[in-house]
Amino acid sequence: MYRTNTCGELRISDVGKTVTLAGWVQRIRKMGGMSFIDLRDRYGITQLVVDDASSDAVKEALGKLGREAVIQAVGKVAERQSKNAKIDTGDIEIILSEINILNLSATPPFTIEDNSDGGEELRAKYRYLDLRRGPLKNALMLRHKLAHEVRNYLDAQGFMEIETPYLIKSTPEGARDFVVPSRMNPGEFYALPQSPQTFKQLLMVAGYDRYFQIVRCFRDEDLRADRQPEFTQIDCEMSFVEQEDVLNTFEGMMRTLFKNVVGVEIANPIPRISWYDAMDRYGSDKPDIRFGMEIHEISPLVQGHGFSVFDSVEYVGAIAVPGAAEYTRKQTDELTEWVKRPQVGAKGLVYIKLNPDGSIKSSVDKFYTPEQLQAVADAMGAKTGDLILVLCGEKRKTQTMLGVLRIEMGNRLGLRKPNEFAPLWVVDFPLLEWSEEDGRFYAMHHPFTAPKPEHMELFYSDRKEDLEKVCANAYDFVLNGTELGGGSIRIHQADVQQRMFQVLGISKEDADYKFGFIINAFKFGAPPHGGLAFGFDRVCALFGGQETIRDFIAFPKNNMGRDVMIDSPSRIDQVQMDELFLSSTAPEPKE
RNA sequence: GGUGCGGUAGUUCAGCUGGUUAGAAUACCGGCCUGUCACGCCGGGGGUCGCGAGUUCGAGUCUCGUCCGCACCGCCA
Repeated sequence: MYRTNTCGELRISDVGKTVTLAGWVQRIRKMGGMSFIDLRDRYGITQLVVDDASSDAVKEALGKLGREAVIQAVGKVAERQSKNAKIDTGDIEIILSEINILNLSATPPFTIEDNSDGGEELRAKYRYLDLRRGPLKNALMLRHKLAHEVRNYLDAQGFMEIETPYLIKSTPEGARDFVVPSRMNPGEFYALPQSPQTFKQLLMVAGYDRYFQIVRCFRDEDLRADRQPEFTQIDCEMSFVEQEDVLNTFEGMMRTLFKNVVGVEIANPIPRISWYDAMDRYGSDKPDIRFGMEIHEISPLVQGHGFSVFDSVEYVGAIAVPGAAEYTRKQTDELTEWVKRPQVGAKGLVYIKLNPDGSIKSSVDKFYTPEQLQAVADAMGAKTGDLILVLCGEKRKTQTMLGVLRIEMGNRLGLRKPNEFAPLWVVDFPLLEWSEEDGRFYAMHHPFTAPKPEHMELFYSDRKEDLEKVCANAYDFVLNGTELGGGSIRIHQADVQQRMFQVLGISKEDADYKFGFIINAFKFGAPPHGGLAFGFDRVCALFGGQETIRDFIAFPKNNMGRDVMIDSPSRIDQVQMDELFLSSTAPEPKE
């Protein structure tokens, strides 16, 4: 037996016991006649003591030790003379009678401490060392705990976890597929799933009316702090349900996670907002509702007064920033520059200051009387001391910019409190999205999403305007401005599905080629069904209070989709290429 | 595909308008130290200034190119 205890469990009540610990040397403090070793494993740190009374063998072993050496330590638990309140085992120490060096370590390239001196790149290269550090250990423990709670909850609700294949068929609708060549089928390729969407629907046809899976998904798109090429979803599907049933089930899941993992009670019920309201009021389909500062359309109040900038546009909208009337000219100029950056894309910014003394000062005083500006303020519910910020242009674009500005002002004013959790269901999404570029409709969610039953007539209309109005039985779970999950009630009738492909401009042949198996399956008694999927990595990051999901994945990829530790992707040799009938026109690898 | 920031000791960084032998902290090695817990003190070794070209009497510093990292835009049904 290598150890009797872990490095995190011994307490004052264990004093007098002879124990054996095993772990990594965190640090050695040599004081001359006596030395201390901090021994670390994933459970904690325990202090070991070597002094003059120690055996020669122990003293000799001590001399050979360096940081991160793996040792087995035998000794007696003793109460410490001076305790350390910073660690759980700080009341005790082990008086060593034996040290067995199990393995020495090279000097690590960065310090294995909570606040490491290593940069990101270096830590990525030595991920297995980085994972020894407290913050990453805690992140992975949180992930495990969340996964465990998800399984418990869904199991209790009668869900079965069923695995679906990773080698599937490319369906070039949506994100790019990762593709895998098939040796036994020359010239043909598998695709890795972007989600198990079609398989879970087939499981519904098969009668497994409550399915879930914590499953890896793959998308070959450019990456971000919250986007990895392979990521994990909590993927769920239910039969004989309506939207209400799905929302209730997963509202319950999120409530349970918050309660059991971080001890937080979230809103009950979770508020709902239609996609249209979300866009109009927050300029985003994933609003952060921890603070107000809602967007108001003020076009009718400001158009027709001779200010050509406002008169020439479709939409004028504004937000009232609480208590910001005291912003100086320099600050409003800086804000103007901020909204003009390409990331926001506004042409300019109009402001109206509701000064504490009751006066009104704006950047458009030439065109409007104080009474007219006051009317704008009143219509928005803005108060004395507020700063009204106005943008104008095309409706949805301007709303989106106001949404970005709203979030920025929320950040600047500290209104986005990290310890506050404001969940929200966004519902009633448009079913279709018109692409001006391609001159066709795309499914806003995916092509299996069902139109709302009351919109079925519109769905069969040939007029573009009608089709744009069709709402989907789709829903997103949003928390603090982050989309954590989404789903829909699916189409289960073959004729409706065919109509969907028709609207999307997918020919019958094309549909058969890409989705023939599911169209066919739906002929054999497909039950009404629907589901959703949560981005598990994002859920973890959010519970862990981080923006980036990378630390919640044991072995993540970098910005370029590379694993710098194993140095992948990499070239394969000619034999492998030939075997797979691949030829390459790729340039030589970069030095 | 694009924008911004960064690349100097094992590591994290400083290094001004171009100018002697490129510094600090930490880590590492050696010595001293019996209650430390970021121990302390003394000493030591350690540099292709990402790479390539250019400007210059002279480049870590300026210019161009290139590679790498991070963040963002496009993209992500």
